[in-house]
Amino acid sequence: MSVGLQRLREDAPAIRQGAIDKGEDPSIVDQALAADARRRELLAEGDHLKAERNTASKAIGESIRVGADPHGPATAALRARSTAAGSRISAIDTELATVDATVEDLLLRIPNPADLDVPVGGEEANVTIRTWGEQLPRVQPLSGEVGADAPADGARWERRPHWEVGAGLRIFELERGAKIAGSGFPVYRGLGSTLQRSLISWFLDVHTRENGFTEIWPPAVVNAASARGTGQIPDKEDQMYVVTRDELYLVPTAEVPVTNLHRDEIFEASELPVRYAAYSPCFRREAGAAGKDTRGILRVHQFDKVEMVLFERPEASAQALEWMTGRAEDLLQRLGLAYRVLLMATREMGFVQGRKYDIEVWAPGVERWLEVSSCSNFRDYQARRMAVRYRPQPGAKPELVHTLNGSGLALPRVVAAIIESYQNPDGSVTVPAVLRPYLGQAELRPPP
RNA sequence: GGAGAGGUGGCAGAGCGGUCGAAUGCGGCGGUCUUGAAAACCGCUGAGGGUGCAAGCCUUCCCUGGGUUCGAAUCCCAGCCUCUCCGCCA
Repeated sequence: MSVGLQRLREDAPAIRQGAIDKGEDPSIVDQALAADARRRELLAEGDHLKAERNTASKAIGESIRVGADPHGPATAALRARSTAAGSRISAIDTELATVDATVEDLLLRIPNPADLDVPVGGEEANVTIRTWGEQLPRVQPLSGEVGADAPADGARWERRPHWEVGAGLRIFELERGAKIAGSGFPVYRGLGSTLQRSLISWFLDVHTRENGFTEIWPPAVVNAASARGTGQIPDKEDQMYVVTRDELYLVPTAEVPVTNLHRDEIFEASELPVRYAAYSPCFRREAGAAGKDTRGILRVHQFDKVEMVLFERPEASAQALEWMTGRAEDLLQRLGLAYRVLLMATREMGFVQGRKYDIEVWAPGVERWLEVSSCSNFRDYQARRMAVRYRPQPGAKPELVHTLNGSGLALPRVVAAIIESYQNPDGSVTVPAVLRPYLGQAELRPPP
């Protein structure tokens, strides 16, 4: 924890500016500095008294060893000294405990400053880094190639939003999901369900067989320490479902359990990078988003996602972020879905990220870009909270690792984009070639 | 859920309430020897914090949190976790 304090002491102005850029309260930095100063005062005084108590107690032990009466007058003065120190120590320790808690609490409320080249601002400041693929139109000629001139008869067809196509195919049961759990808890039926499995399997297969990831199947709940480690607490606490009876949190992403796998551990440099790919269901309350994206499966309380998690050497983390983002893009390219990559501006990137790319896929039925992946470099911020370190050289002092993660990919919006991009005028949906072996079908057809 | 055992350094495994941060073994690092390697032998080898230019000094940590005591890895209480047996169960 105090490695964070060291940086705070040395680099307070930059951290204060980082908080301002992210739209957070910079005065927390000064409060933390002040609390830290008090903490060090108490620490110095307490250590001094403890040294005194230790020497007195040791002297008692020594005199007993040479024959003194443990409760006799020979040791009485020493005992008195030790007792006096002891009572002052407990007073100091009591205050220290509260100051420590204050410092820790304040530290948790200071955001990770963004990289220097990240644009400052909100959504309007995001930068589109690159785009890939053909942005399909919603309306196109009934015959002929996409983008071709309209045929003479003027016949056209319109792509429909995924919820309409899905209803026709009977692959979603959104109303029944609302009945049995609540709105935002979709049910997938038939090949819709198979499609979920297929995507999960294919994503994981690519990551493990081609990209060098180790597959992890994590718990769907975590304890408070884990939620704190990755920064869900206190920053995003109200976005999580909580099992109060057992003090457990339903995971909002596999990032939380998987990154916490190595909490309080020390890697050898030769072990890095560690690359994990993990499927998990994801639970999000979406508090504050009520009324937004209520149709279809664009914003739901439970969804499925394959997440990539990396532990890297600090000097390698920037390159690793580019690589990992590329792995997510590769999946979309092989699915044949158009997408764009955005470098997110400071107020768009959240508390713990140092740099974040969002990948948005084009959904022609709703005519929107949908976020299907978010790839971030947390630098040493999460590592500090979780005490994940590595030895740069064998036998060297441990230093904080860098952690990164990115979706690879989130299912529901990918499903929506597939359905809207691959739908045919007759209501069927062509299955992207890479998924056919998994799905056992070349197309999804409405039941007769 | 019931009964019992246990949680000590990277691992294994000791540790009468007082030089115990902790024996010993393994592992790791360095060295001697060797053409090289192995073996053998010698030495070193936990983490956090405070202070200091530094060497160093001080302090905390033997699952977690309380308590007893001049002094706790060692005693007491609570919790968590692991293992064994029984019950239940996908």
